[in-house]
Amino acid sequence: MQEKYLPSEIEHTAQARWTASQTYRARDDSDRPKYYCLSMFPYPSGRLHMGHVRNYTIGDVLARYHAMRGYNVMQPMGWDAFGLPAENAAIANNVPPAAWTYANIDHMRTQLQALGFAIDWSRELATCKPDYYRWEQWLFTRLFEKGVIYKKMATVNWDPIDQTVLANEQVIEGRGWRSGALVEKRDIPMYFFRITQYADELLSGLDNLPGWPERVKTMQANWIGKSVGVRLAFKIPPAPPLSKGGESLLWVFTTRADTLMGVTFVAVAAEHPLATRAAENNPELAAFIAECKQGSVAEADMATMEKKGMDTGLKVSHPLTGESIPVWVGNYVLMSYGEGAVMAVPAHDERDFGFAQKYGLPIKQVIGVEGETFSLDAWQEWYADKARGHCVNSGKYDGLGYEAAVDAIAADLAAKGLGEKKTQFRLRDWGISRQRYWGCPIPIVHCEACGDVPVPAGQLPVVLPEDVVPDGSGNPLNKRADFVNCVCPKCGGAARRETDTMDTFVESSWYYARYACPDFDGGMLDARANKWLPVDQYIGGIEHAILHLLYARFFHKLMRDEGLVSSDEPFVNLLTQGMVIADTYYRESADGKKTWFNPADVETRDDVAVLKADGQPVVAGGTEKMAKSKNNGVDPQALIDQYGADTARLFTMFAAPPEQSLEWSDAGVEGAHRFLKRLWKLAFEHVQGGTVAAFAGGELPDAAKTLRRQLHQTIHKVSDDIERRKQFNTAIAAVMELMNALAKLEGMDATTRSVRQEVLEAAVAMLAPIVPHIGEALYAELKPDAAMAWPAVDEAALVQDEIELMLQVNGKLRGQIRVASAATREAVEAAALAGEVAQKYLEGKPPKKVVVVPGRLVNIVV
RNA sequence: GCCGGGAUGGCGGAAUCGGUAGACGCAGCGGAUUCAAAAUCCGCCGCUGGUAACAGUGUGGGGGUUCGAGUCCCCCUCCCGGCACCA
Repeated sequence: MQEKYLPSEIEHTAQARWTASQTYRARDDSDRPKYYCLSMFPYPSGRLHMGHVRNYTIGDVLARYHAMRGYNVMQPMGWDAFGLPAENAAIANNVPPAAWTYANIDHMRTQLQALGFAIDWSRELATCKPDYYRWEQWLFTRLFEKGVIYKKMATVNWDPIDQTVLANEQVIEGRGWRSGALVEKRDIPMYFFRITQYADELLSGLDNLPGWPERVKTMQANWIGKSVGVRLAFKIPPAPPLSKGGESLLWVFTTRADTLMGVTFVAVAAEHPLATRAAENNPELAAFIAECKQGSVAEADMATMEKKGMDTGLKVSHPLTGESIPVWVGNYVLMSYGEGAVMAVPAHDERDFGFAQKYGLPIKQVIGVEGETFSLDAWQEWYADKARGHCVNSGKYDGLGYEAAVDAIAADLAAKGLGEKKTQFRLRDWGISRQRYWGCPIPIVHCEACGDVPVPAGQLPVVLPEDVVPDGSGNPLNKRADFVNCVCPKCGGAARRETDTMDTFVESSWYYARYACPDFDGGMLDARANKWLPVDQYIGGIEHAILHLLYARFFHKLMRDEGLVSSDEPFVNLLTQGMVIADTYYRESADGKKTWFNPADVETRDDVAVLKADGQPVVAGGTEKMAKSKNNGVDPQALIDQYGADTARLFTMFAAPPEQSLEWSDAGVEGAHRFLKRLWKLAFEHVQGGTVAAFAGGELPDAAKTLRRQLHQTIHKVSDDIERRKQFNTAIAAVMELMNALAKLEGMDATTRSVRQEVLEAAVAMLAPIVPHIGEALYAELKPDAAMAWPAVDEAALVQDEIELMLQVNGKLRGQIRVASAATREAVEAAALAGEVAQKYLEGKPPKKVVVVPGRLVNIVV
């Protein structure tokens, strides 16, 4: 055995052996129980970052642990290969996104392999390959024909200078990131998945996911946002027909129909037909509407901007009282939400209250709470209190509580044909059209005669040309005659191919299923999908808690309803790893553009952060998720090069529990490496004396017996930490403690050496899922030619004759007592009261109360 | 703004079911080894007072429940994630 721990040598040897013997190939035909362990696939951005290392190490620990436990494990890997960054790189470097993406995949695959993950590489897939997206297009056409996909207008960010649609990320403080132009809202036709049709099932299905974190389920439930309210209409007085269908009704939705008698105005979106009509003869209003159309469509921007409005001069009549109500245009009302109009009750809605105060609109109290006095001066929380409030100033509804009032008002509205109760979801249909090149083409042909025609299955895939270099001004596919010009599949006439591509969330919504049968060319999925699905353990960043995970759950149900899978949910257990975060640093140029610097290139001199290259100060931008956009990613490659993959893996697992965010710091890596060297040395010294059979029973000296007890406690703890708690930092700490204790065990007699053998074998096996290379190398030295199995707990080794209990007086720690581990509650109490400490505090008086917590403590209340 | 999460020594973190706060590691300090250094090994290490035994105090801030609160409840502050076209 080598005396020195040489990571690169043992890592290369181990990896070569795994590749040669296809150790991690998942067997489709095995009769062992399956364990499908999946980590969210990476976007091939160029290089691995620490978040990847963390994510894939967590998955690998669980995969390897279950393999040691006898499961038939599948751990696949692939590439979420379409996306915006490839286009940005293309613009910057004049390379086609395809070439850039494939080069990144090759590099990152090499990096993943150097980390020694137990991945079945035979199942690798990339979403930008036609043999993958072909089936996505096929499903699209199926769903289009079923009406699950439909087309409607939707609002996007429009850059008037670059003449292109912008992603929310590309809008910086209301301006286009490249042009600096004020962004405008523009309505364009898009395809939508009718996800709202599945809203109820997506909500109720959360109850069948005990293996998901509560916080994720709560976030999804709130996102879906089921609420029961009332849809009601205000009458638009006779005039040219205005609203949809010429009904002359202005519809709104409210969850607070009980406040209907307090409506003092109605607010509509800038794009609403009523607003458009009112602006025809009102240049001031037209200017305001134009102003409302500026700015991004992001909800966070909408919610935080200053609420502005303008009177249209139009009036509608209240559905119950007939009272004349003014119509305003509000910049906070979105056309694409609900009806594009809201009723305003300033007295009982905080946003309406502020708006009414600002514009001097009437505020009419219609809800009261016992003992509270309404005042127009300032908003108070109770104004909106559904639980305590009851109707006032509301005529026949006075005195009714929330539910009774809503019921009564809904019934009266229904009688007039002006409203009904309605279940509403916050969730909106999923718009998937992207006016971008590097994505999966939407398989639709536009024919003058036949309309939108889905591409027939036999003509799929619609292949995306890979030799395109975008220039930042619109979708380059529009300029490709060979792509655009086509023949209508229905009538054979000349037609135009859709050039929009799909949201990349579509690819990542079903890849987990395709891993079961990546080579199947007869359809989207084959029977192997039901062998492997659902995924037993899914691991990924908490930032995906809502969108990706909700879309994947939705897709699973779509595939189920197509007969492709038989389960209802895709992921049985979910682990959401926390962010890897790091400091950010930037400099701002005169035109307000920020340049971000990597923390590795920044140092602190006299408490000032400066760039190493020029010694000039940089601005600290706070600690944020490692991201390309902030250039604060730490490159794990340097870590691997210097210390080896095992150290990188050990450190990321040891530094923080998986679900918490991990603040990066270079310190600490050294400690992880030191531990591996120490482990190697302990094994080396033992092996030098000749290997022996592990302890198999018999009498032991006290020190060895204590160590054996600690060993079996550790096996119990580590198994529980990995399998149930999924908290690896404490598992590692427990093995470190065990190794510290082992180093202190003296004696070279055969019995002691057999205990040492037992401890080393078990410790190496327990660490192997985390540090597989050194694990394999050491196990081969300790127990040549033996297969490594997960160690079993010897219950007999855990038995203790005497235990120590904490002694408290009035809840404060005052000492300890030793009692037989079998001692009864009475015996423990007696022993505690007899002790010196108790006598001192009791001063001869009897105790008020004695609390005995078995195995833990005794508390004497005096 | 809304939804979700977090805050514990100089630092990362531990305390799993309300029961010894600070495991394990980093940094630091002292010692051994060495010609010297690196590496390694041993020891100390929340704060205040005390030579010490020990006492007091301490888990972002304020209040509460309890024999006992880092953990439960109420209020607040700050930080992080998401907000539908970043992935």
